[in-house]
Amino acid sequence: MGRPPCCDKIGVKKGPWTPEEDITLVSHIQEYGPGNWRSVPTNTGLLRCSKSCRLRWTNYLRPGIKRGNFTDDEEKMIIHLQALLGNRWAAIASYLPQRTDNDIKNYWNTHLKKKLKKLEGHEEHNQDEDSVSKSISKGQWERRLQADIHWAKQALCEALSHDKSTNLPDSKPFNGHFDHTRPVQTSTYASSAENIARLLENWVKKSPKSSLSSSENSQNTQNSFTNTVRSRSSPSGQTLSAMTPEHFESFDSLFSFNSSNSAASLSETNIFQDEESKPNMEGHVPLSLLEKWLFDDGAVQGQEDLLDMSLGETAELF
DNA sequence: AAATAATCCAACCGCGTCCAG
DNA sequence: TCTGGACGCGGTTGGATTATT
Repeated sequence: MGRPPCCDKIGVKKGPWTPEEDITLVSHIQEYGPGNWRSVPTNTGLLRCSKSCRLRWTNYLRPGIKRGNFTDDEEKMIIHLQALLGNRWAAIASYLPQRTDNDIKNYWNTHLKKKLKKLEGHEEHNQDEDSVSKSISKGQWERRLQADIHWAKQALCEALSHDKSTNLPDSKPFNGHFDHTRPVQTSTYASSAENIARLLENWVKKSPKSSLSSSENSQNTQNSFTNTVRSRSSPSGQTLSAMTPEHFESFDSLFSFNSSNSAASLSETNIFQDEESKPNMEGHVPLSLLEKWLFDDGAVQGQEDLLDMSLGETAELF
């Protein structure tokens, strides 16, 4: 008995997502939260399979995603983690909370592989005592990183078992890696709106009829997006007639936040905060550095600290 | 300016794992 | 313990874009 397809292949749309579909999906998730993907296409009327919806959300629309422009530190971290963990992109992504596994995988395949190949080729010519000492220090940082990871896991396990009633969303026992599909950092719907705004911006830019000036402030731009979306059909020829007033309402609300201060938009209490955002830390034991790194919005600083601790020795590679 | 090659990356596919019943 | 549904993961594809000839 074969495995049934995840969705009925007939009438299922494939290929790039349109802004309308994104808005529909985000509106639905805003209301019901992420998860139960099976029901998403039925409930939203999207002609997409559940997998496609989940993927779109995790890799593109999810709040808190940083795209493109990998920093040197991130690059180093990916390289080291890849050496340590292999092609376990989800595990690697769990140490870079703002990046998706897909993004990291793509970046590895398109940039880092080549870069490393070059470096290896270069180093083959310069194999001397120096390379011996480098390999030693590489072993050291690997051990340190492993120790760090082990320590972080332990700390998190303890934190989780210490107070099961303190409302970590989904207080499952720690299973060895951090679930990046449930971002632990503070997330807001606004961040998701930023993703959509960005997406719409690209969409509008691509449109020959667009007359948006780049000097317009973001609020105006956002309003323009709203109006643009409202007033015309998409490039794919689809109209927005299928969009309900509720969609537009939530779409409007997407842009009503102050994008320069997403922290302030926390007041915009919503489903994400219940489902997948940073847990209420009141009453928790003080967080250690790594726990902070794992939980905090300010993950970047933590990453830098960790990098300082673990990866410093190999910085000269770059 | 046109043709071709190279590169990028969003999305798909199929398999593995988890978990409720 | 078994089974099947749902979800997650890693590999791969293919269309779009950019660079080169």
